[in-house]
Amino acid sequence: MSEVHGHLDGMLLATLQAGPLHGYAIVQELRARSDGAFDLPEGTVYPALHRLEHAGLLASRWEVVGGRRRRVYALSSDGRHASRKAVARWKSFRRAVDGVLRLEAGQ
Amino acid sequence: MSEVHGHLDGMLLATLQAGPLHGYAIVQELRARSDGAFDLPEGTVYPALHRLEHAGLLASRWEVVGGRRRRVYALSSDGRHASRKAVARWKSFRRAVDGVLRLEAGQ
DNA sequence: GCTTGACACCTAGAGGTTCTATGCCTAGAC
DNA sequence: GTCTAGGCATAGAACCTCTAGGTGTCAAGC
Repeated sequence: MSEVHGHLDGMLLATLQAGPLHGYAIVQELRARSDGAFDLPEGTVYPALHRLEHAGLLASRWEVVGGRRRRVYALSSDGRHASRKAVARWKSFRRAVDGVLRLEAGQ
Repeated sequence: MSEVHGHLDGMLLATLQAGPLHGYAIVQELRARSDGAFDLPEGTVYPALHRLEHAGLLASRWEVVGGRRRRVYALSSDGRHASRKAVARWKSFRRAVDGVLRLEAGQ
């Protein structure tokens, strides 16, 4: 069963709103921000980043730090817009599920 | 893109916690509880109900009302347990995504 | 009598997303 | 020398949801 349930793209965009990051750092940031809940395999994150870049929401450049190469991703202006929309979409999804489960906002 | 993002099973179980319902009524109840957000096609809901019954979480019986036949679903005791677990899983998922998106509980 | 819309069920298969599994490479510590 | 962490990548399986069709009843309007 999937762990991120179709919200990966939005979370990637939101994570990059704080500034550019390379893939491996994004994985760590997702783990940290989710308090360990999202410990995503690289095979999940890298293809998603490629997809988002291909869609024009991210731009990447190669960087070499300490002999290691990294691909650093940053939001494009379309990506910034998509990020805001993803947050709005999440809020409305959250409200809808909460409604079905008969939950109020704070549990 | 999918609308329910992997939370359909939990929502179906939660909906049936209020009492037995037939498939078509479940679709309407999901729409009502989500304030119109989840207007699910029958091709989504019926197979999911079959899956849950096959997994032993639901039990069904046929009913005829006004010349129309209905299949009425009810939670099994495993289903009640699964329903509680699904709600807990949703809460932790919600908290994790909120964390990644830098949202507090009330937006 | 016919048509339309709501009620009520069903399945096959396409499509998309995410995970598993695997491979390659560097740097630093032991 | 070997291990761990850092860093990237792809192929394919598995799973879920939707699209797109199909069947049939009943009540209301024309």
